[in-house]
Amino acid sequence: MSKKVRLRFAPSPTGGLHLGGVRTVLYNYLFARQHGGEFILRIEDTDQTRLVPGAEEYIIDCLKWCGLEPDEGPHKGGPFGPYRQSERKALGIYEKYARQLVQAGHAYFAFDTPEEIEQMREKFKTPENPSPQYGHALRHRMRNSLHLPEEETLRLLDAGTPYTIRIKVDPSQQVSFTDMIRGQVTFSTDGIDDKVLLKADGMPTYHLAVVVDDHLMEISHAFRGEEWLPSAPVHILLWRYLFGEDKMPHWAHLPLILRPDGNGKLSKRDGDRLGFPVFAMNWTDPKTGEAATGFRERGFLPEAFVNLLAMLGWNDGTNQEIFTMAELIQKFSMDRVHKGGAKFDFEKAKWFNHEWLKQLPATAYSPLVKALFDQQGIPTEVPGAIADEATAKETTADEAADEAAAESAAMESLPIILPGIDNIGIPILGAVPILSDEPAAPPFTHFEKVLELVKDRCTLLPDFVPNAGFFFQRPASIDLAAVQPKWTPAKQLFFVELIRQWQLQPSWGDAHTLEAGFKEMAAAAAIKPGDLLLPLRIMLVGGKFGPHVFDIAALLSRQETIDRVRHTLGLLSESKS
RNA sequence: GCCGCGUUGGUCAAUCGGUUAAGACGCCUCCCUUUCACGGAGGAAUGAGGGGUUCGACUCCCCUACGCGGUACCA
Repeated sequence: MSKKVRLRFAPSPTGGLHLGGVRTVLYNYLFARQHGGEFILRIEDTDQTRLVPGAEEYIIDCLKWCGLEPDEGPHKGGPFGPYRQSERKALGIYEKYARQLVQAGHAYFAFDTPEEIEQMREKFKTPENPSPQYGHALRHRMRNSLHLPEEETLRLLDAGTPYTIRIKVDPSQQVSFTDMIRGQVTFSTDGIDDKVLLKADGMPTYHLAVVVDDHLMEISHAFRGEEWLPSAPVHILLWRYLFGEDKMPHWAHLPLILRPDGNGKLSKRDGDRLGFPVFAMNWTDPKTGEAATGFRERGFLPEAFVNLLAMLGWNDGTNQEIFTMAELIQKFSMDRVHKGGAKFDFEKAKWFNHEWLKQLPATAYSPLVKALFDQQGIPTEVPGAIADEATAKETTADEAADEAAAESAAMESLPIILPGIDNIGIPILGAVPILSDEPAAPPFTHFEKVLELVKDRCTLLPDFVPNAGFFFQRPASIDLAAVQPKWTPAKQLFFVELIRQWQLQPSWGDAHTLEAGFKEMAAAAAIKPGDLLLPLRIMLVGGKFGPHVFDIAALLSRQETIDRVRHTLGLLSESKS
């Protein structure tokens, strides 16, 4: 009788959490939140043979990463626990209802062994009916309490003969319900078999468990994948016999997520074959040792992952494609969910991440990028910054030092970043709304300023390594071939003079100042700035890529910039002779 | 085989009987940029087929085709 909106996600802990699974969670979650309801995690571990250790924790971790945290669940508890069906079975919950059904004549004991059932299928198989069902047409030929003499049933039961309890489905009836996405769906009971409700090991099958638990947990809406549609009539019958059809939750069967090429449900295999993740997070099967990469490890932001999943089968009717979780909660609606499945497009998925990377301030993901850098052994502090900012006086002394020494000294002298010096270059970052009504964003660290500068050209998190790595580590190789052909003594001289100028100026300027000074000098030397810009870029980053060259120099620090120019100048004169 | 669900460009998709059938991704061209991106402007590309209903169908109905899902003591 509860009017409270309550939804559940009910996975079985058998492996990695699939894209489609996360989307099912998402739609459940959005609907629950939008209606001020609750979202429940229930673990359907009724098949003991398929249990995979660690899978439950993994699922919970995935939900957490996605920001789709349940209000109740095995890890959190709640007033409707336990939330694991194996534990509920131990309480005798399912058996009670199964027996109630037998009492009422809606179910019966079946003593057939799996082998006997197999024989039956073999025996009655015809080209027209390749898989005969255990149902109204055939059950009279089987060993069950419907057709065995009562004393024989009692004897078997008494002797402890293994049995299952099956639902008795009467033929020639119409069963229909209203699906929130598809409208009215009708089935005839003729094609429905007598599904097993309680297995020989005492565990319920999904069919019994889902109905009983949805009732006991007062679930108001049940969203699940389309693959469940064919078993809906069994569930409806169970509701009718057990709790009343009018108490049934509102159902919705979500369209499938299809593989990008050809047709069919997206599987982990497709991901491996086509080179993209299918699971939310890394998953290694403890039995086979088989590993699969997840969206998280591939470098997706959870915001982007959720966003792209939301759009795979739903839209708000406008052209908006980028949604925050708050917007999704506000705007999501089941009547705009599609009926048809959607092919997964990894290119579009990457686009979503790119958009999020660009729109979010680097502070939102800099720890993730830093972890990536740490992993690669790339420092995340700027070489030479302290020496440079401290004073300009020692610059000439440094000239004597050879490259290697200068480099390692610079690295070592920088154990920490001084917060004070980080605010200096901020005007470059036009994208940051420094003046707004919102509480002031914390100032960017030097590392974050670098990320802000390069994020436009990063699609996935690991892209920051090649795009920002050179700020902290000298280029492993210098593309000399790009400058050598047009290299002249005049240019050599220019750069020598440039270094001198830089050393002389009282402080290291921002990008604009540096550019102005550079152009002035170029004019004085009568060289087109364009002929000098590329060489400077190569000197600083090693190749023909990266943000504006003076933005790089400004963030690189004076000392490091000079060292890099000098280093390449050396290489150039070496190879000249 | 049977049952159910589905079908608008290569992909995601808008349209809820009347539009030159939006928009996005990807692709191509150009502009911006003394690199690479970002950004901007264009371009190619779509209603599975056949019948109806209607003054008028992408839209409603039927048939066919195709695809998918199910047809387990798996979920």
